[in-house]
This record gives sequence, structure tokens and C-alpha cells, in this order.
Amino acid sequence: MRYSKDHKAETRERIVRNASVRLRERGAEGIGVADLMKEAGLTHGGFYAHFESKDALIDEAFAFALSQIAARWRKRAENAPPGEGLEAIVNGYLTEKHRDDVGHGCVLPALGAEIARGDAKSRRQFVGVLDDMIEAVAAQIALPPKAARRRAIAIISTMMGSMILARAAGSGDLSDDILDAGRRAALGADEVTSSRGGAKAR
Amino acid sequence: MRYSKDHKAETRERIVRNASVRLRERGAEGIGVADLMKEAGLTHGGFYAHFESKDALIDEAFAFALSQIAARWRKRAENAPPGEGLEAIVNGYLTEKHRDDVGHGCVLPALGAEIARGDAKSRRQFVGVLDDMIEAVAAQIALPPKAARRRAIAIISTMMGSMILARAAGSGDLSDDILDAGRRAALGADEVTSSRGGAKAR
DNA sequence: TGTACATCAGTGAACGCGCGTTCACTGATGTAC
DNA sequence: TGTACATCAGTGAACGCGCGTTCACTGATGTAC
Repeated sequence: MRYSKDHKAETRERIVRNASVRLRERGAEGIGVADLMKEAGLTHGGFYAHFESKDALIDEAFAFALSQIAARWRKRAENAPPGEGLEAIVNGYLTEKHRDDVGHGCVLPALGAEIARGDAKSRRQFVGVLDDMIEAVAAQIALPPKAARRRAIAIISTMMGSMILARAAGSGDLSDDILDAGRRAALGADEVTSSRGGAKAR
Repeated sequence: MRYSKDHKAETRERIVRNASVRLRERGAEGIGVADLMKEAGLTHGGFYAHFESKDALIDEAFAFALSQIAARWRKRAENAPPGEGLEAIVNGYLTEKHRDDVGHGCVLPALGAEIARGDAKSRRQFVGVLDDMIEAVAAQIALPPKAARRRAIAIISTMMGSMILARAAGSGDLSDDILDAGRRAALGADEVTSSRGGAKAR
């Protein structure tokens, strides 16, 4: 059969998008060429008409997932009432829905360790996006630039860590508590007592 | 050859300890039976005299790595001057040394996503240890129990997130900044301004 | 307007490599006599 | 004290499965005439 002019490009994009979901869900070692093609309604043989190798697809799928994060955060901040951009980002991120839908969520909690193990190219891509994320969050914080940046980094760390812990903890009470504690800490809603001044006895 | 009475047990432990390092460094899919045995000075055939399967070894190696965390934290807190237990835990965790030595470090940043994908048994083990970690940190915080627990969870999330980000960012300035911001946030050393009161313009 | 040909996205059988797993064998040493 | 035997941790060749990759082929449709 022969197809409309951009049929092939559409197929290719369908494969990439689906791969980026599966990549987040199962990691690079957890997905197979044959399965991905089947999910796209094709057979495995056609794969190499679209991609040079499985690794090449993984790279694209990773880049695709990466590209969504900072943009999504900026959009949330822009749609929030003035002065509530940070709340919008944090509360939009640390949700049960996000916790339970790894495939369509943030790449970082899904692939964090794999990124650290990854090749230089993926790392550089990631650092670029991370800078972007830091900027997006810092822009919502009413502090001098240096302090805002530092605070933004800490907030992002807290969001990532909370999401990973919440997922590892499953979906019970503990998991909900983790999300809650993360939201409060990221938004500075809690008392923060340095242990100087008296630690509890053990 | 025939060996001293507990020679076999020693060999077995050597394999498990080494596997737990490699597991953290490369993930479960990243290590092979033949390589592990070679590193223990043996050939691959002998593996099944010690373990039922590769998965069984991974489970043990994971449990071994898990068992180290909470204990290490408690020890640090106990060795610290009174009232500085939290500082000891946080500053002992968010170091460049820890960042650069994944294999001997905390399992969580090393395998976070894999734990979330793991089977029920590993998850339950993990939750047990997490409860322990929360308790160890909460014991260092001078707040009422509920607030201390919440704060402890947030601190742990921040530590995990910072470590993962710092590793993914490599080992340059950004990576150092991430560790620094994490330490400050976990210890409550920074101004925390809610964005109400005026976000910076974008 | 109808016919022959070229194109090319997709098919599916087959290949080959890596790796977990099995198994018959080795050889050093403790034990029985 | 010396000799024959049993034990068993470890060896290394071989097996087989999964999976990434290759390749000859298909068949629908656009194009040339």
C-alpha cells in the first residue's frame, strides 16, 4: 500500500510518543522493539525504516519526555492567579494522579537514576532542561535572585524526592503523607525548627 | 579442594556484598552473573551452588543495601554533639563523596524508580526501612510528634531529590549548588518566602 | 480514460549474540581403617 | 603413620531463550504514456 504524504511521519511520531510513555513506566531495559511496534499497530520488521536502532528511539523518546516538563510548569504558573505561581507548580506536581501515572508524568522521578548513569549527551540535554526548570520556579519566588535560585533548587529537589518516595511507598496512607509533607515543605507552610534548641531524647 | 568450615559462607557473603555495590551502580539489568562471579574470583558455573537464581541474589543484595541506611543515620546522630543530630544526618548525606560513590551510598537515589516498579515483597521491605528512617530523623527534631514526622518526611524527600539531581547534573558547579541548596533547605537555614506577597515578574 | 510500471511503508521469517542456567567433571582435604 | 575413599566448592563447556537486527518480499497507489 502507499499512503498519504505524511503518513510515515505520523507513524514515526506515534511510535516515539508511545515509547516515551513506556520508557517512563519501565525504563530503557524494560521495553522491547517488537512490543512497541505492536502497540503502534505494526510489526517489528518495520522499525528500522523509522529508526537507526533501539537506542536511537530511546534517545528521542527521552528527549520528548524531557521537553514536556519545563513547558508544563511555565504554563501552570501563567494560568495561576497573580502571586500563586509557585502554589500552582507544586500543587500541580505533587498529586496522587501524577504519582499513579508514571508514564505521562515527569521524567525525573521515573528515570532519575538512569539519567545519572546515562551518556554525556543525555546528561547535557537534561542539564539544559533542569536550568529551565530552576528558572521557571525561581521566577515565582519573591526573593533576591541568588536566594530565589537556591530556594527554587531546593523546591525542585523536594518535589522529585517526594514523588519518588510516594511511588516507592505504594498508594496507602504513608504515600499520601509523603505527598502532603512535600507540598507543605516546598511551599514553606510548616514550622521549620533547627534542632539546636533541644533535640528530643532518644 | 576442600575448605575451612565456613569458607562457603564467606564466599557467599562476598558475592552478595559486591552485588549490592554493582546493583546500586548499574541497576538490576546492568549486572551479569558471570561478571559478578569473576569479581569474586570465581567462575560463573559455581553461582548456583550459592543462589537459586539471579533474581534471588538481587533480592539479597537489595535487602543488604537497604539494611545499611537507617542504621548509618542513627549512628551519625548518636555520634553528634547533643542537639546536632539532624545536622549530622543531613550533612553526612549530602556530600560530594556520597554523590560520586553510588555503589556504597544510599539505595534510594540509586534505585528509586526501580523500587517503585518492583514486586510487592521488595516494596514492603522498603516501606519498613522508610518508616525507620522517618523515625530516626523525627527523633532529632524538636517539634510535637506529628509535626516532627511531617518535617522528617520532607527532609528525607529533600535529601533524596537533591542527591538524584546532583548526580544527574554531573559534578560541576550546578551539582555542587544542588547539594548546597538541599543541605540548607533540609536544615531550615534559609528564608522561605511564600509567593504571596509578590512574585517576581516574568 | 485506461494500462504498465515504479515506489515504498510495512511484513514476517530468519539470524546471531548475550546471558541465565544446567551438568558432568575435578581435585584438594578430612575421615575411616 | 600411611593408604583408600567420600565429600563438595568450584570449573567450564554447552544449552536455550529473548531480543535486537536484517532482508527478501508484498501490494496498494501515484505517475507516465
